Amino acid sequence: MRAPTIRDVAERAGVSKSLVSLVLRGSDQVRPEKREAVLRAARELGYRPNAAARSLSEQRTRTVGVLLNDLRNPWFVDLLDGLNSLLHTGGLHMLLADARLNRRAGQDPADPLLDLRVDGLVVVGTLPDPAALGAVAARMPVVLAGAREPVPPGVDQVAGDDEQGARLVTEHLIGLGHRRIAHLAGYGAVGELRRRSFEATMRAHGLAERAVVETGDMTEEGGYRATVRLLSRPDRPTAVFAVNDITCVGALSAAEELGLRVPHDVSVVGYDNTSVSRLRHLWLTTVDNAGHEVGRRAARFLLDRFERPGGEGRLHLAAPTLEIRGTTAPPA
Amino acid sequence: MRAPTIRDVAERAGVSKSLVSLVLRGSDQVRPEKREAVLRAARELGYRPNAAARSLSEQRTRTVGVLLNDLRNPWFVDLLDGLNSLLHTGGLHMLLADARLNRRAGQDPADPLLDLRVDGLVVVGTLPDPAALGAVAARMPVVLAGAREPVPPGVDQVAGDDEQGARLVTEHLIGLGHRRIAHLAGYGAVGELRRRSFEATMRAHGLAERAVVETGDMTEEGGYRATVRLLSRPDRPTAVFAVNDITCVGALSAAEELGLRVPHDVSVVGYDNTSVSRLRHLWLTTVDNAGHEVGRRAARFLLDRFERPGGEGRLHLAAPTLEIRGTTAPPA
DNA sequence: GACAGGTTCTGGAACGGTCCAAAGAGGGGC
DNA sequence: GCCCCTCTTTGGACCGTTCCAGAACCTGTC
Repeated sequence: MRAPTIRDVAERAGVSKSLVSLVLRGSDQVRPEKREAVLRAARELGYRPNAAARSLSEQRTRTVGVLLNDLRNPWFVDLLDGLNSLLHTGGLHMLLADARLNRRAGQDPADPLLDLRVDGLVVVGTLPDPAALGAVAARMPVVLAGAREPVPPGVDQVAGDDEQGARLVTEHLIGLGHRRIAHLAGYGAVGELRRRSFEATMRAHGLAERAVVETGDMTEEGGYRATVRLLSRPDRPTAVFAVNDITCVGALSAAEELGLRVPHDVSVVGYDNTSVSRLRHLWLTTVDNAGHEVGRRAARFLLDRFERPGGEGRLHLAAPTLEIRGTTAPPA
Repeated sequence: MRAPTIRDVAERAGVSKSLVSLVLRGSDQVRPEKREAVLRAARELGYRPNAAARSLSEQRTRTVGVLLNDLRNPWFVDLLDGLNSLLHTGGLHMLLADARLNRRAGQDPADPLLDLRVDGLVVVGTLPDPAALGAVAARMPVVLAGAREPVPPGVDQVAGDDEQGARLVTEHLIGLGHRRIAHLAGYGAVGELRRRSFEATMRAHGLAERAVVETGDMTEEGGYRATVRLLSRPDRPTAVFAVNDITCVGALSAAEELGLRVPHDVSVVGYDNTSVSRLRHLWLTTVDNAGHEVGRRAARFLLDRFERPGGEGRLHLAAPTLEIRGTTAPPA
């Protein structure tokens, strides 16, 4: 019971395999009755083209690899969604690989993707080995999505605009009347950008010396500890802007434990609009990173490069939006 | 700058392509110095075998498709982790497809995987079209992981033991001294199993008529509303066992809003041990579904079937464990 | 009826591997 | 020196497509 091949279809339809190939690829140089016969035969046999054979012959796989660094990171999903929607209309498949899973198994996480000869690569989140990426980029289009890092030449980059996001948050808090505002900073390029923008915005409003920055490790625990320190100060801030939602949840716990009511006594804001922030129990004010738009744009860049290879690496920053929920209010 | 082929390696090493193939597939029928020469040539050229060509020739892809129904469902990740670890040692790759993403784009979500001629299929979570699955199962090994549904013949099934999990929770609560216990039920096969087991355990402890069941929709909102109803009753339960963590978070909000302290006034328990349950702010007592073990077992089943095709579909239930955290205590 | 020019169709050579039958090399026994 | 046997190595068929050059078939013109 082998799967039917293009030859089986040809035989059944009484034509050559070349004609079948022509029909299936939508050529208009075929007489309608032959086309019908071929399509009917294909349908009756349940024919599915063999992707391996096609890839071998066409020298491309119509598949792009997506390298995630951790499937647990929930905001990737929106990005994948956007990515997929556009790739699909381009007739391309997505092949997911989790770098964390593969790294544990040894080897470069991109290896399986490269062995399968993907036509392009989307690296989501922090990139693995920058040197290795450069070598890959020389062979195929590569887009870095959802991260801000120095990239090898010729690599496109798409991410949320962290500076704008941090500005939105800070101005929201200032607009509510807060003056003494703290930032729970993170690390990495993203953490840096958010912190800088927070500081710049405070400065722009003449609040430079009311700004406080505590550095955490982007975990709930870190957010908790940093907030305990912050809120125990004599001149405690009336608002806390956390580098991400999870840190913000830590801040929330800390405030609660110190007997402060959110948002009455202290406002807190997260970043990323994760599902956690949408729990009505927490209902965090946060920033939506426009993951879907980031994904779409990454796909766009990739499709562009398939058509016109080469050229400089481009950078696109998607505009984030502020999600005002229940953890921010004017100071008491 | 084409990628080097096996012929390039052969030429550089001064041997035939057959010998290169032999060496690369680890044959021991090769003189050591030739082996060395081949490996050196391959290394120098940066040769990577072309997966498409190999698949075509071998008539197998060394790839198994994993069909998820929603990447957002966090407990899949542990399962994938377990799956991947075992598949990897078998020299197999994992190809992820999100049914939700693909369904939106039209067509059967498994189509892309079938076109790529995966050697086997793991369906994670609720299965798509059961009829279609039967047709697939006739052609390749199929395992359903993490769901309890009637499956076509010859399909293996692996899942957490929901009956045991629900029993663990119920006995934990009874052991703490609770008597009037409510269950926030869900739907589907899993919801059914958990509810039935809750009822059976209550009955086994002579508490049949102290058991209350409210049916929700497995969302936070549903959990919230059902809990408000429950806790407003004159004979309100002292413990609530929710069908999943997210429902449990809704229950937590409801209790808090009604001025009841958890776990002092009311204990609540979730199910799934999701990352949400581990937030120290919530710190839910819950059930760990042994996702990693489920994944490993699914891989085991698949590998078995590659070696010995055919035979009855098997069922394996992984033993869940109770994660006792901060939301359960003896009744006041 | 031959011919030109267009439209349809076909055979066969890729693509890059695997695998098998058979050739070649080397060694031992007579 | 020849034969036989084992261990290595090789050529070539094959996997299922695409694609190109050219064959076959029309249709209309002179």
